[in-house]
Amino acid sequence: MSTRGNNRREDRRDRRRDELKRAAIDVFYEHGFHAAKVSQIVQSVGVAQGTFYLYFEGKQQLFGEILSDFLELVVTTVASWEPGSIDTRELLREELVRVGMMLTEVLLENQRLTAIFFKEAMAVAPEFNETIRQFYETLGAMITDFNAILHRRGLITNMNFRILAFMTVGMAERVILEHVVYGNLGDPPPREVVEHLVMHFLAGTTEAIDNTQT
Amino acid sequence: MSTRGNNRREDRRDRRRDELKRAAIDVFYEHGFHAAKVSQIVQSVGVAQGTFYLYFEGKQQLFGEILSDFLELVVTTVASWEPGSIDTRELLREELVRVGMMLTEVLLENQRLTAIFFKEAMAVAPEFNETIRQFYETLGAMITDFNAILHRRGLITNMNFRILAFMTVGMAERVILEHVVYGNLGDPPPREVVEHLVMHFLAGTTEAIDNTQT
Amino acid sequence: MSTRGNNRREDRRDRRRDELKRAAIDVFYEHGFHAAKVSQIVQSVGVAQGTFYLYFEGKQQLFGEILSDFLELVVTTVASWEPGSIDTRELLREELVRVGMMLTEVLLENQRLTAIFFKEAMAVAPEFNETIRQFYETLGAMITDFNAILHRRGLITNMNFRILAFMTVGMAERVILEHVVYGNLGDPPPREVVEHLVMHFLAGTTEAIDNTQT
Amino acid sequence: MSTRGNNRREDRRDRRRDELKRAAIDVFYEHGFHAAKVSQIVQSVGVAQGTFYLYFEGKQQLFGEILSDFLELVVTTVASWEPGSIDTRELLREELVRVGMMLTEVLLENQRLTAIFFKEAMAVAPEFNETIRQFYETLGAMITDFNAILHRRGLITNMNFRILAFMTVGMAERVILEHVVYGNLGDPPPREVVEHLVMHFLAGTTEAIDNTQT
DNA sequence: TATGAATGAGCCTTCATTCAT
DNA sequence: AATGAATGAAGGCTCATTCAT
Repeated sequence: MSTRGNNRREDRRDRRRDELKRAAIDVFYEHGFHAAKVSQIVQSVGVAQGTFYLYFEGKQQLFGEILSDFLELVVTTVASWEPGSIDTRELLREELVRVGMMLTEVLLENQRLTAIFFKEAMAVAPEFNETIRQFYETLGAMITDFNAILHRRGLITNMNFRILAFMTVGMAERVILEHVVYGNLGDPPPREVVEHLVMHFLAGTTEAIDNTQT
Repeated sequence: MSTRGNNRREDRRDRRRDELKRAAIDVFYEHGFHAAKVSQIVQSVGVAQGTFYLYFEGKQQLFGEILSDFLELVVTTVASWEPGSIDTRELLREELVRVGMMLTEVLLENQRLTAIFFKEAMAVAPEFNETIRQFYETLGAMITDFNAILHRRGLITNMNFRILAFMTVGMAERVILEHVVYGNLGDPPPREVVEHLVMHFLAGTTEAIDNTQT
Repeated sequence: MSTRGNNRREDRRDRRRDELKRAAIDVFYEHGFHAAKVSQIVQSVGVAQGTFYLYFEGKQQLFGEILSDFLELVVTTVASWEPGSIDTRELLREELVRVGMMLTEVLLENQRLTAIFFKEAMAVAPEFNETIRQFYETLGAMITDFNAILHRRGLITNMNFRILAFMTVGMAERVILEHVVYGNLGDPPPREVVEHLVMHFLAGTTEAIDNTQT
Repeated sequence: MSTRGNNRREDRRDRRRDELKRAAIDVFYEHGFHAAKVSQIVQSVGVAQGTFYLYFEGKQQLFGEILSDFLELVVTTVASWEPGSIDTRELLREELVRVGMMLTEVLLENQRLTAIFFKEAMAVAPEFNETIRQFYETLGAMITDFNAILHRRGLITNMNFRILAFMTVGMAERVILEHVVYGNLGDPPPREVVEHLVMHFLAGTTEAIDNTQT
């Protein structure tokens, strides 16, 4: 059946594409986007220079794709969070840890991708800056909304939820960078790291802090 | 007097150097390091291409200098903090706000520099990655120590101080990025932003949190 | 019958060849030889890239064939002229108009081919220059001979018949280019254009001109 | 005086530019635009590859400049014609010969330029096609107007002056091509060639032809 | 016959850096 | 100290052609 043949061909095509993309991630990771050469990528896969351009429009377009892959990874994971039925701080804590662990695991599995995102993405080309800004904006807005919901349910205290959102984002990303990308936090199991983050988030949002403010 | 003559000459030299460096910051800020051209820098100062090399070894070396300037700015400011006499949480809070405000002001005054640091620095060349890693390591270690001291004084609860340190760093830098670089936090006065950060830090480190954990 | 089968196969083969050649003419016409891509040609026929090379040795060889087709077209048409029985200027005029009309019609029917010849042919490859030079040389020599014959019959006056031949060629080809290729001569019917050409040729070759010269 | 220094520098700059342009003409002439390599051009001048780009934006822009040079050469020469005081056919003849000789001389002096124009110009890039079409349109319109004027003065008979104009252009350019570019007209002195052209033009435009038309 | 993925040579162009003046 | 013309290495990308299936 020709369909089968086509499927086979498609499969082969996809496999080659992935191979090249993975090689590119390695090269970008090792040398950075600007120092990365297409010749290095194809060489490490063992195909000719021209083959690269059968699968990607060019070096920059490929980077864009890699970036998108990463962002989708993160968004998909984070969006799996559902504040729906959460109505106690204990449930909230559990849920935050669950999502935090998922994210940590996903990023650990894609360590190079994560590193490229944090180190290179803003410095490749203006158009990607825009993409990334939008990503952070979306993330920030999403978390801001979550915070507002949690507040309405009496789970967190009142504060500037947008600032809170970006504090949370920053907290998480620096810890991710040090832990996932550089392995620079000693060797606590990931769960301990995530629990610290969640604890800190929760503690920083209890009513108790109102006393401190006065 | 020859000394005076030399001084004059030195002054002129320094002034030109600064002029070029400032122009470079603008160009790096606008186009990013890799897209920035030496020709743009010299053009905006109005000197010839060759003149650039009388003052700097090259584009990358200049970037290194700019990076150092920024790091020194931050280190100097942060290092002005002295946990010495702090013995109550209220004093701690005040002191943290003071330092936070200083840092915020310094970075606001050097907004372009700050932007370049966060967006470009990791993607220029491997050697700068090293510099920056060391900077973060130093910063992390310093804050870890501070945290330990504060704990010993009964001002904060027991936890993994290193994770706490990087959480704090991340919290601060993301908020700085959004606030100082992108003006993306609405327009709360800087003080409000800083106070939120400090509040959150303090709340996240009180004994009270132990209850939540149980 | 195997003969029949072979014929069928031959037919199919020829049909496909022609299809490709026609597509090539369109692409050469639209983009010019150098900007024309083999991929565009095969795509417009709906066959695979490799198929192209089953029918032609390559892009340049195909161009050569197209060029030959055009030259043959012209030569065949022009060669249909027979000064044989012409013995009055009126007959000469009629015959010239007849041939001119035939040529005009043939070129109008092959407008793209004509355009490609005039615009591209000399700039494809040195070997084609040679072909074209020979074509013009043949054409020039032929017309020179015709002129000599006409002169011997007292139909045209004495002059440098070779210069006259190329004047005639040039007159015709520029008018063809403007009329056939660019439609740039307003919309006189082709016959008017041809009659102008013939008139001019004849007038420029009567004895009468001797008076003017004096 | 700095002015002098600048002049010197300008001179040197212009000289180098011309050197490169002349080399380019040779290379374009010899290999055609598409086969011509920038490396060949710079090599023949003895400068580095990059130097080329100090003087020209690129290979194609340079071609555009060469083309403009040629067109200007022709236009300037042709435009030197002034039908102003011409009121007899003899004067007309003399004036046409004069302009024809000027053009011939100019083109002979720029033989390679002329060859490039006729062989390559239409096949380099679409934008140049436009330029050239406009050139011919201008030329055609100019000559059409001249013809109308000459007719009003009773110097030439009535006919389609636009067709006549393009016939004249074609006559001239083919003869130029054969004579100037290929030296293919035997070795009559240029004057003889020009006089043939003029004679033919004049004869083809006398009242006498009206008889032929009837 | 047909396919289309793979090839790989080759060229234009950029731009940091140098150096003679 | 300043100039700016010259350098030349380096790499992304194209596309006609091949060949295993």
